[in-house]
Amino acid sequence: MARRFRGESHHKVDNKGRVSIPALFRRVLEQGDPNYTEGLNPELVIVYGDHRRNYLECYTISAIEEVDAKIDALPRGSMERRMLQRLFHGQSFPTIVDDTGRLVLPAKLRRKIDLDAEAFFIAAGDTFQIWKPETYESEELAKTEAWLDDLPEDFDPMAYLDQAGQD
Amino acid sequence: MARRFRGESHHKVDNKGRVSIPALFRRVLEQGDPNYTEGLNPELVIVYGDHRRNYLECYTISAIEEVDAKIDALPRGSMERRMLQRLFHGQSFPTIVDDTGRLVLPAKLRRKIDLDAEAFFIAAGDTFQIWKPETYESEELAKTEAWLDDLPEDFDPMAYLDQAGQD
DNA sequence: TTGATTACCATGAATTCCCATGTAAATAAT
DNA sequence: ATTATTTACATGGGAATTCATGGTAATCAA
Repeated sequence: MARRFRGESHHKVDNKGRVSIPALFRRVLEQGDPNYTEGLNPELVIVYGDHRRNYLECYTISAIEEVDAKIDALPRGSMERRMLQRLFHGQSFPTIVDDTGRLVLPAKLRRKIDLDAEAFFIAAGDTFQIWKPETYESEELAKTEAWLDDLPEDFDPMAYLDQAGQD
Repeated sequence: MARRFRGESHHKVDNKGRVSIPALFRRVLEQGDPNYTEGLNPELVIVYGDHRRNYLECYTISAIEEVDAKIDALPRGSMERRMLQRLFHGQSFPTIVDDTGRLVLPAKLRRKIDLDAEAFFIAAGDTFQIWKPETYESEELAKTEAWLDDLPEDFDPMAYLDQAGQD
């Protein structure tokens, strides 16, 4: 497993769509790009998905190559393969970090997640996500709050950690 | 099982957020970092969690890798996985011990637990925690006091030792 | 030819790096 | 043992660097 993204933060988005990538995330992007060398800027792939997805998911080059390899392994002509190709090949946008550590999000992508002056970055596994802050709070946080409310009062979600592979 | 943290102590926090790590904890961090070698400085991950948590929990690299592996084993898209990813990947901060044995806590983390000039470190199994001393005293100690008060006068907490794995 | 995209330059704030010092703990020397 | 010497620790200060952000000029596309 390559180095993981970790952390979360808010960044300004200017009217050209420029937004700083959290510095720690940049380090991971650099390490995850086989073509990266000191002085250059790392590439990455932004997967935006269909209308149901309201955030952008960013992959390092090596992470997206792993995904591509898995897709290639699926039977040609299968529905699964076509669906994944549409998502990862069609509904995605390859780009590069600029000299000042920023990403330029084209208007199309910003509109898709209704992004305006501020973006929320959060690490998730071997990718990171970009959200409109309000969406993140109202949808993502609210969703898990509601879910937690259904659990016994004294239940510790950490218990799930030790459940892995047991059921 | 890797080496465990043991002990508790108080340390000054300067206005840059620098705070010495108890020397004994440093030894454990070193042993828990697969990339550590004599002369280098060990890495670690600070998990700060959501608003409900008022202390910082520090993981060695190998401890956090164990957690990551467990998260990876949970089904993609499950609520459990998302929650744990948010906590351990999003609400966390990867860092490194500096040359003088200190940690630099960014303003964001200090604000989160309302830390000012002094920090309280306490071992907790394979992690250690950083508290604002006042918080620790009023919340954590009070909590366990109250809990002990509910037990019979002559109850020996050691009894719990032999209970493990029986229920 | 005009709206959009890209390349360059600028700046304050935050963060990192490097060096310094007093003190306690460990070790060596007499 | 007792003192001298070294080493490890906790803490502080300033310089140098990185970050996040904004602006303007040059390029591009249709």
